[in-house]
Amino acid sequence: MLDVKAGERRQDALPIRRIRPAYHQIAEQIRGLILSGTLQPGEQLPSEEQMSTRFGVSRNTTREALRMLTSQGLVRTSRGATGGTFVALPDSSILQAHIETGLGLMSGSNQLTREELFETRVILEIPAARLAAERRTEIDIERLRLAHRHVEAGKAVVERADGSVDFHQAVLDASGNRLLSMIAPPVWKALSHCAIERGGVRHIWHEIDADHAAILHHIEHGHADAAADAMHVHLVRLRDSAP
Amino acid sequence: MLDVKAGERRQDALPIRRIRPAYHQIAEQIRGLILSGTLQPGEQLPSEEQMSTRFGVSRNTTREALRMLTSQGLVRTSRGATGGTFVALPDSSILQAHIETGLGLMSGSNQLTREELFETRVILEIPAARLAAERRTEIDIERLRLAHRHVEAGKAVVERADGSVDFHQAVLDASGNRLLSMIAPPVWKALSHCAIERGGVRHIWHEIDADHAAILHHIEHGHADAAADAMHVHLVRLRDSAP
DNA sequence: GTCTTCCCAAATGTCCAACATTTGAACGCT
DNA sequence: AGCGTTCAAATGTTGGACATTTGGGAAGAC
Repeated sequence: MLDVKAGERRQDALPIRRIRPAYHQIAEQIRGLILSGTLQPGEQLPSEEQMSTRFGVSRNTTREALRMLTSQGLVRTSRGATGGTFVALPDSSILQAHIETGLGLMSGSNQLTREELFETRVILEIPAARLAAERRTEIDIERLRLAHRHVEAGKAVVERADGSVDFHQAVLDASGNRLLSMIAPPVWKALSHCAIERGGVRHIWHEIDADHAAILHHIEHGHADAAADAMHVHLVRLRDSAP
Repeated sequence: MLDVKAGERRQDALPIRRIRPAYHQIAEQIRGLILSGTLQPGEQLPSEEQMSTRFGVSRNTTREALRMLTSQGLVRTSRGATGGTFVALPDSSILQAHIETGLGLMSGSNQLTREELFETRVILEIPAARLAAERRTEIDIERLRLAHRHVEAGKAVVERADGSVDFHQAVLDASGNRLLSMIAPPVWKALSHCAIERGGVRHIWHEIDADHAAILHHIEHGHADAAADAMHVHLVRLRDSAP
């Protein structure tokens, strides 16, 4: 035991870093400049030619670094006379896409169970309903009504599913917490990938509509606790209807 | 106005997709294969030479596609005789890093306020404390005790801050929900970037220790509601102590 | 003067052919 | 069996060249 510890100590003591490819180091440098705010959103980076000269590498290497940054949503490139590489404006959809990918991967490899995903959904959406009841604006109410009617009117399974997503998204947005609005949808997506057999939901359409109506009603009238309870009932129903 | 709308309609109607670079298309294809499970984690992809031949592009273009995938954490490359490109094993730390980057960017550009971040922290950690009280194992308790003692013994600000993170992470892990354990830390990181002035915490060290002790006590004894309440009190104190 | 058209320059996208480097495995030697 | 050497396969890197996309500006028509 002690020998192992000594061995680890020695490795830790040696100040050698794993050699990283040039493109990786360059990407890290630029990434740091963007995250620290040295490079502001919208700002144009030097041309690939100029950057290559500055970093002392070939243009291909620079490009590989830029590809890493583009796929991280940190920069954006465009061609043509006014083209170039620009620091990207922060965009929630990119973050959502990354979360969605990650959750899909982890649930696919059983590092995340359906139960954990659903539990997190409950944890996020019940407070969201409560906050929505406290903060909703007239516009939020209108959007909730629209989404609710759209779900009710839906004939096909996919119509109702899409509408239901709209309704729940409207609740999140009405909560006034944009972070909640961003985190929850990827969890839904991961859950929808989990549940393969989706036929069993049809027979509770009526209950779902009634749940939505109750949630909408309580949010509209500012009944925070009641809205949270109604969302709780609704989510439990959804969970138990799709085993 | 109407002309503009007509113009938009026409653009939407034309079924033309924006031309995307070859490296982008290739990355998307491989990405799809990985997410769909056609390519299993750990599986080796063909060599860059072979892939380039199959896709009908040059090796540079293939490499740019692979750089996008590596930076997304989907593949991993290594050099040498047994080297090559492999489908990466899903890793929560990569997802956490992406979330952390995204939150940092959005809070830096005021698309996410400190209030929203802290509110989300409360929403995540209160149920986590409740679940921890219901599900904690002996190992969880031991870890919580250790972290609590470590915070108490800390002399420097950074010591106590690190220890406190350990304690809260231990609570999350004790909740048994790995998704919660993954989501919360990036929120902390973003918050710590938000709060510049951090000197005002020192004078409530005693209260913080007492809060931790209460949380630990309730989790240990399986008092779910009490644990949730104690966490609530603690988080409110933290929020109000760093304005 | 204004509009249209055409050309051009700057930037990214793509290709090619080579060389450098890394690294495990196979081989041969002791 | 143990150990060093050689080797081959794969990624990393280079330099140059050409293709393609674009907006802007010059030249011309009305």
